[in-house]
Amino acid sequence: MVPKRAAVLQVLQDSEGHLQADEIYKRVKAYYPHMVLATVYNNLHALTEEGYIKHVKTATGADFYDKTVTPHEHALCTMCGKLIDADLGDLGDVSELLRKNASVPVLSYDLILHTVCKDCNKNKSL
Amino acid sequence: MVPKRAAVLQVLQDSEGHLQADEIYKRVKAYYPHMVLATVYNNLHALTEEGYIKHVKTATGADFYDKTVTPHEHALCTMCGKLIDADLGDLGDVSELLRKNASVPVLSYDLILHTVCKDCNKNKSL
DNA sequence: ACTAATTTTAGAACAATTCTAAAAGGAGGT
DNA sequence: ACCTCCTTTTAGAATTGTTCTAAAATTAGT
Repeated sequence: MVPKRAAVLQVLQDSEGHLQADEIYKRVKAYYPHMVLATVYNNLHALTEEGYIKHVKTATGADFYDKTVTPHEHALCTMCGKLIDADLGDLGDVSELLRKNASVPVLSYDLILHTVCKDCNKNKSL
Repeated sequence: MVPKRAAVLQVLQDSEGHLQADEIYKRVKAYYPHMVLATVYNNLHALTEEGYIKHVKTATGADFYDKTVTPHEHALCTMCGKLIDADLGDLGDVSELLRKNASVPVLSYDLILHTVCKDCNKNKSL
């Protein structure tokens, strides 16, 4: 793996888990101060292709990159905009659930919950 | 209701059900040839606020406006890009289902299935 | 008709991502 | 070391759908 690609991956893996391209860009500059945003995008695409990370698109246009590639759901905090992992517990394999019940063939799906994260909930009263 | 707003609503109600802003713009020009795209957006926002129509955002950036405001799910055809209604049958009220099972409080959710619509499926072999 | 609020227009601005073409870098073979 | 090929990086422009702005026009209420 080429060093700048490794740095992009490293930044994401050292993070809380979900970052947007511009945040990755900011952080990766600690290692490569002259790196350009397009390079971050190039590498995010490459890493996604290669299966190292996952690209999570949201309807608000904020795209995140996820260090966890195993299937799981996400929630977007309506207050701070952070993307967090969400577990659907007893619902099990959502993909299978949708495939079995939908009136159309389901190739894949995009699901994003909207929530208020713990931190924002705590600070609500402030 | 002001006439241009009514025309925007009419175009959507006379349609297949889900249109993007630029398509509404094209069609509404039959009634008001000088109307400007910003006016279409203004009215789509107003009509959404007033509850006449529903704004459906997708992760691909293609935003649709839906003439049906009662809750239901959607699927995006990966071949032609059309948005179609999807029924989840036995799953019942998805909103309730998610609220009950999710590890985080669910204010709302965005769900879009990816499918191949009937027309595209038919034409696949061509 | 008068006034205030809303709507429309034209066109600029925006923001995140993608594209382009050229330069740089790296790996393998000789 | 040197070529050659392929990949990566850069800088900056382009794209795209949507939103913003300020001025003009329209509408509604009194």
